[in-house]
Amino acid sequence: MQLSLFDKPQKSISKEVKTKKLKWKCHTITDKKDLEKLINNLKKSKEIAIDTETDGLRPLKNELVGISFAFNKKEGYYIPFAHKEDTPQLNRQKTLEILKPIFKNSKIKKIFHNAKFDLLVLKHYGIDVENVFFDTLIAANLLRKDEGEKINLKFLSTKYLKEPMYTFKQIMKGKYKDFSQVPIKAASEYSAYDSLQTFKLKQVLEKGLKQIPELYKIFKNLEMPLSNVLFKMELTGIKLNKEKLEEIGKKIDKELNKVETKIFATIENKYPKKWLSMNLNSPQQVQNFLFDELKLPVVKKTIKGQRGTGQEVLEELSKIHPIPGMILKFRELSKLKSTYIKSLIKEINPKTGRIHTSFSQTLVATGRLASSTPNLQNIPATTDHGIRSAFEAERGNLFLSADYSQVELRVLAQMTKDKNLIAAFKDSTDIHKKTASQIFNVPIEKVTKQQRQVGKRINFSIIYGLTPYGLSKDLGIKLSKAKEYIEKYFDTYKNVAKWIEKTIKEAKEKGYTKTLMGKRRYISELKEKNRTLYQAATRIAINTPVQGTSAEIIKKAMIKINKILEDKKLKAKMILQIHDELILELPKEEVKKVEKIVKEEMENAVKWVVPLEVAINIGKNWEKVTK
DNA sequence: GGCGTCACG
DNA sequence: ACGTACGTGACGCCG
Repeated sequence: MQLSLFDKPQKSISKEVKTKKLKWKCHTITDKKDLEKLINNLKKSKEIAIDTETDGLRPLKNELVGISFAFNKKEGYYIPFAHKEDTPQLNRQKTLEILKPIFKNSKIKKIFHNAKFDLLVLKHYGIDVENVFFDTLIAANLLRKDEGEKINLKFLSTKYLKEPMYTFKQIMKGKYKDFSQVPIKAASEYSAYDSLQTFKLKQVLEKGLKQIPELYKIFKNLEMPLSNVLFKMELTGIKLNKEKLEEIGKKIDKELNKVETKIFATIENKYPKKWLSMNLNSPQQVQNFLFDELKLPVVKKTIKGQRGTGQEVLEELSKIHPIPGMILKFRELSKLKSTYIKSLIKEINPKTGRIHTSFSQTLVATGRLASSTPNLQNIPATTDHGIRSAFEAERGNLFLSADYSQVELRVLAQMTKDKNLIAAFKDSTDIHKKTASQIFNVPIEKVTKQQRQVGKRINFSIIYGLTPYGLSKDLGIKLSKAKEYIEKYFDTYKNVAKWIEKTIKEAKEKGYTKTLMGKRRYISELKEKNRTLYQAATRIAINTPVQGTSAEIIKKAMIKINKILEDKKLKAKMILQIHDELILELPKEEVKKVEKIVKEEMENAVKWVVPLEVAINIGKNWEKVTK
């Protein structure tokens, strides 16, 4: 080992620390000898907790400032690398290289709180971690009984260990810009304690999970393996053609100018001058103009009692006045520009030239994934401006998209065991047509397009826990008609009605509703006296098993597909998941092989009486694979 | 930081 | 009489 590891020779520091309620030993490693001792201890350990400290929350963009370890319940170790403080620190890259055998050693079990983040940070420096076997964030999420409850490390330490921790904010004291500015002493006590508490939390959370075997299974066989798949997806990212997106942006700008000019030209001729300075992006100002100046009728109030100017309202008002329609167009373009042009361009990673979203496994109450920074699960699907066409496969590659067809309705069929619903999917009857045929009392061959459309809306609304009022509004029909349709629906699919009743009853008794695999969602509002709140709770009790089970199915498929691609050493990579759809990027030559694998694994992710169907699309960009 | 709005499944 | 569809994330405005 080289002395050049250090800027200057310097003794490491170890000291007793009292962090709020707890006494523990905090070590700061700044010299070679102590690093070696630490490595020896890590090497002997069965399990170690690891936590990285960075100068920001973007693991592939920000830098590693330090790293901490814990391998028993009484000590924590911090290795500072890049603190601004002018005292000696170990060299980051060299130290990581020395630690490599620890990270790579699959006999040592690694514990993290939000492993995916730390793994990306380490990968950024070329470090792979083997045997990531416990993520306290994922475990805590599965055990969570109250959605409102936080599951960050600080909160978990207080809740499960009764040991409060200093928050990141407290450490930053409002004066440090990022973690690298925090003095090493304070940083050590903060970071080493994070690892220590993560180490201890694992024991508690593991016990908790094992008490509910189905939850433990989800943790071990679904969520932990999935975390690794998501890590790879985030790492891979997706290419965005900046020039192409800028071109689209220019077109949008032109259109935006046109609409704006048109709106103000209309105003100029007829209304007071003061409206010429109106900001069309201000709901407040638009509201004043529409309802005070134009005296248009108030269609809908917002939650806060304001006069609403949302899409629905403006569409209604556009029937009686030209301006609301123009504002709608302005909004559409303005949204595209701010959210999907400007921001996406900013998100291109300078180091990889690609967009790296972040998937959260613990945010959505039903078990779905969430995508953020940027959200790639809500990129406009309409081909009007072709935002999706700017997401391209690399030269020589293609995109492959694989969508489950009507997965939630199939889940409903499986869960309810409804004969009619199952039969429809087994004979691959057009399910929306079938529903329409029953509701309108016409033979299936005679169902019109409009009737099928109604059938489709009804099928979907069942999954949301429909109400006559909601359906009547959605379809623009009388309440009595909506009631009639719903009655007919439940008359046709009798077991669906029974299942809904049973599911609500069980949820009330147990306090939670659950997916097929057994992930729970607690719904305290089922005890509500307030009818609106109670009814909202029953809809959640119905929707969650369906949405959540669908999420489990695609997660299972993702794990399997990833495994096969790895085993077969294929270059194809999963890059996105959009709830019922997977997108892969792959060399042209692999299309045939991978298409077969993906379809096979998605369709057979579960062994059900209800068949699952997957549609595959191939193309050079994301738009080309969007149906 | 809350609110209104709107993009997706 | 009342009035909401289920699940999200991000933007601009406004205070």
